[in-house]
Amino acid sequence: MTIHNQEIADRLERAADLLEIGGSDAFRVRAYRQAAQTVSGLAQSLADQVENGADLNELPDIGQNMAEKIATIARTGELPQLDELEETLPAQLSELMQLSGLGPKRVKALHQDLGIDNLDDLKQAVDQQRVRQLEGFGRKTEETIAEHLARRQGQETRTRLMEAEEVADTLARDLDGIEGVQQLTVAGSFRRRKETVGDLDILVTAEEGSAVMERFTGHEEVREIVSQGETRSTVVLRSGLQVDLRLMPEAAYGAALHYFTGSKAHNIAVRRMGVERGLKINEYGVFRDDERIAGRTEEEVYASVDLPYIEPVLREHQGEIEAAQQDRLPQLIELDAIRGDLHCHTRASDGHESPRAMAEAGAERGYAYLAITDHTQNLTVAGGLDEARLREQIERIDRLNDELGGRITVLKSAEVDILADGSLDLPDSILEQLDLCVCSIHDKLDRSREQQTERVLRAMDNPNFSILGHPRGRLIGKRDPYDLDLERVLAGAAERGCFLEVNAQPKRLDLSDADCRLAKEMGVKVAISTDAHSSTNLDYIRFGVDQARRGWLEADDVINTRSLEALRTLLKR
DNA sequence: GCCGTTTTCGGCCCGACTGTTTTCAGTCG
Repeated sequence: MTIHNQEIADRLERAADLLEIGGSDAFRVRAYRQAAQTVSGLAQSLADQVENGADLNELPDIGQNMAEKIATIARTGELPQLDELEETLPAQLSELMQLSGLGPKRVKALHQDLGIDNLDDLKQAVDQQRVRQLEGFGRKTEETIAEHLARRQGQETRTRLMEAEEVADTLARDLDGIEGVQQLTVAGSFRRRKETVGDLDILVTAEEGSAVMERFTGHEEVREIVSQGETRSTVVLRSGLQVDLRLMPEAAYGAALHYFTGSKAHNIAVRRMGVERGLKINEYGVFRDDERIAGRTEEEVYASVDLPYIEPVLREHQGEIEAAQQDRLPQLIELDAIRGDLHCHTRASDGHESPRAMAEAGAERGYAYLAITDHTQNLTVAGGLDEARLREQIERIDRLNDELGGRITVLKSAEVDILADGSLDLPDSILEQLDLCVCSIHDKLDRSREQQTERVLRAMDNPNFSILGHPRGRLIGKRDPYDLDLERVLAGAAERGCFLEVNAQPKRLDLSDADCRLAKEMGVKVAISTDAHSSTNLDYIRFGVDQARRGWLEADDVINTRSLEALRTLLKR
């Protein structure tokens, strides 16, 4: 059985929790957490790497000891140190740590003094008002625990970026209108454009802050005020999304922006560099002794530790600091580099508009080309095209191109189903008349890793195969990716001259950021496409570009930054 | 547990807010 990276990360995280509850050295605990984060951010299978004798010690902040622990988990699924910990402390104490307001000290007290081993025990103790009797706890703390216990019932805590963006835009507009507000930025993982965000961090500079704070905590969307201070308040919106507002002096804007954009691991690394240079870096600036020497802009903060500016999308402590030091940060792809969209649907299958409407919308966005990729016959629920209907579609697009007079070129294409045996669901005789084929898996998602990988590789053997659509098949927060050996798929794509898609649908974002990085490392270019089902969906492209940027991709790594001629050349296999 | 232009030992990011306290510990980001 192959151990997945996430399973390795989970074990390290659990070990960190139990070590912390047991009162272990805080820096050792941090090392485990940092390792867990690094591991979960990798697209390559660590189990495979370990098998191939890779040196995990080369990963950032993973030393010899941690590398051995990871290798042990990867090989055996077990971590002896974790087993030992679980002999002295119940494993489920780790779950208590997830509860907001409960940290290691309180969990330890709950366990030692009240014999609480798990969430059920805790619920019972809260109901019997036994928690408030503990030293250091009180009525209020017990009530907070009760609330969080009630709320966590089946609730997914992370919000997809697009939904977060709607909320952020509304709040930002309302707060930005207040007199005296100078600058307002939504920072945090939102600014780093993570595919999901846990909360929103809004950073404001203003001459007079109290009006902003009042407007914020009194906003009609607010369900609950978690905390409220002069410079920082936290609320929960009716949607369940938590929002923090921080008020900062103008002169500290850059330092605050850096601080609140995170990631935490990135910040710690930067501050550590500050310490090495005798500097103290916090949200108010960069200080030597008590003198502020920088902080108005983020550039100043980075410059104080001899680094160039690092884009927010890269600040995940996944090697960006080392890259910056060595002057090899990527020139990240920009939205305006996109010359066309290579995946969209029309009324011919499950889209909502005509090919013409989609083409016009593409032209309005300045695109040189747009591929119409309606579903094919295997996907009956979407009204997939059979051979005859695809032939009609081809003729329709030929006529449409004549009518458009070169304002935009509509590419003849289809989103072709990859059948379980790896064959495509329309004959080559029709597929070879298309400009390109986006090929996707839509059924039999539960096949084994070996079967699914073979299925894709066999499909790529077909010379008409151009781009693997939504390669992982995941739906964020709803459906796990199907089991696929992405490294083998990428190697296969590299050999055969195929491409992988970065599907820009906010619910998909598939490839992921880590997958993009792996694709680049393995020399496979991607297409960033929206999978639009209506003309407005074409705007989703920005989510795809953000994901690609998080994956360190440059314009050259993305085929639809090419001119039509250059694209046609790339598509020839 | 990690790491090295001060170091192979001895450091390790830093401040705000809350609740339970009578000056601070715990938690969070």
